[in-house]
Amino acid sequence: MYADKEIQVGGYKTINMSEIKILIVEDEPIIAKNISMYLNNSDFTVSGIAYDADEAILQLQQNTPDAVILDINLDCEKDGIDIAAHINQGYHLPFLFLTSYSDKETLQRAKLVEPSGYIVKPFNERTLLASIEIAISNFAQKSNKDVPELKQEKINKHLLSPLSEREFSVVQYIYQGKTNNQVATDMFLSLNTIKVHIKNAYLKLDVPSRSMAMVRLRELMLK
Amino acid sequence: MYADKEIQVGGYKTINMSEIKILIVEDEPIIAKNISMYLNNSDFTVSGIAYDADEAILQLQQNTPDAVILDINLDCEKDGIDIAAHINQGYHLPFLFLTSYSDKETLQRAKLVEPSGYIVKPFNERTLLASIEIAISNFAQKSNKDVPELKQEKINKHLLSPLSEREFSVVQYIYQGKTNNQVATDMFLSLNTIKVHIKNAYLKLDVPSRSMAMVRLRELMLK
DNA sequence: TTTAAATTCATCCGAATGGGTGAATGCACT
DNA sequence: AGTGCATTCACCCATTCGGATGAATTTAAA
Repeated sequence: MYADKEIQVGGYKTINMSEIKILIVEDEPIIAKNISMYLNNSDFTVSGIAYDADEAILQLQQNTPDAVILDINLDCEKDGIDIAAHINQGYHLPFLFLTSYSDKETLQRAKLVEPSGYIVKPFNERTLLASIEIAISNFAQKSNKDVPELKQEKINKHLLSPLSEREFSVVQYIYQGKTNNQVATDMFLSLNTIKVHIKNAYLKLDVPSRSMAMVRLRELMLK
Repeated sequence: MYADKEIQVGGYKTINMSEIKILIVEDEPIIAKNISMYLNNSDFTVSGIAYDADEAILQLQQNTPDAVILDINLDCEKDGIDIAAHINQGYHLPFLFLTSYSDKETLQRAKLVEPSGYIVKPFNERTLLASIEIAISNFAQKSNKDVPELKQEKINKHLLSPLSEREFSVVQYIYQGKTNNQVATDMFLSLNTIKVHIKNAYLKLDVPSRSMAMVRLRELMLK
């Protein structure tokens, strides 16, 4: 999603924030302008300002931003949390609440839509900007985690006997669904060798099969 | 992880915030006390205050909290971001940065450890409290999604030809690492029948093997 | 009622996998 | 020099898996 924006994810891509478009949903024009100014002074582009829910939904559709800043109270039938729910339903975007409301009920409702941030007015500029950056970065990383990477340290921490380098390498291929032959080819090793490593890895992982190994690895990576 | 804390996740559990323990890592005692007061006035418990990285690491180990507030600058060799990395490596906890530093380099480094929040001093109390609540809530929800239960609808949404009921059932067992024989036993069906369903499921999932099916399912559930 | 799809089961075959035994090499540590 | 460990490879065997073909039964829709 952010491929063309070249956001830093993991440290191997260049940053180019100037193309990151933010939609502001805020019914008070003065505050909206204020936020807008902060963003423009930084490396963001304001894709639009919506003063009510309908306008926000239209903007989302016609000029889809990369992130959204939402005021919760909007003086109309739908509020910011409703818009957030709409975003979650039809888009794949991070959003932050920037609002005066921090009462228990509102917060409770807000939690359900999983906002990337919640800033209570009066806010400070640097918190706003840092929060947006973090939100976008986390969101991008989350999207990239579709194929969660195995970490040797993390796996070994939970094993009685740790996987050796080779065993871990082989296990990574297995986690990607490769066959023994593919692993052998990719690692420039004999099929027999692969089988030995796999057998030993199963011992250490305490599993009887490839499938159970995949399940075990899934679990270990989440502990 | 939060089972006994009964945090609201999705609206089906009761709230009991008083047991949620927060670790504060902050080298300035006055600010630490200040944060501590805010938390205590709210529904949180301060599990400890660490004034440096070593103390933080010890606290994490001996009195593991449910969330951590981290100042980045700590006047010692390791800073808050290092502690965050340590948390990510060995624990499964949300943390927020609450710091004076918001320069580009610091923010860049902070992004890499995926903080649940980033608040720049001077901060406002309600933003702090709301941010922690949101962080913990999101983290709990995320944990629930990390072991994604297979949902037939979700899988089928991404397939040209949808899995039938039986095929989906079989696929669930496969995702759990079961062998064909185990599936047959569990479903009170012939091994031959299981094989037919699996073969057809592979066709629809467009994969050539059990392992690739597991990978595919992992991916589909995160889309 | 005919058609289509889903579900059930069988037999046969080749490929992939799991496991056992044995052995050679290199490397670090004592 | 000897010990242990990781790594490499070979051969053999039993089980599991993937796939092809064929067929009976049930269910849902046209």
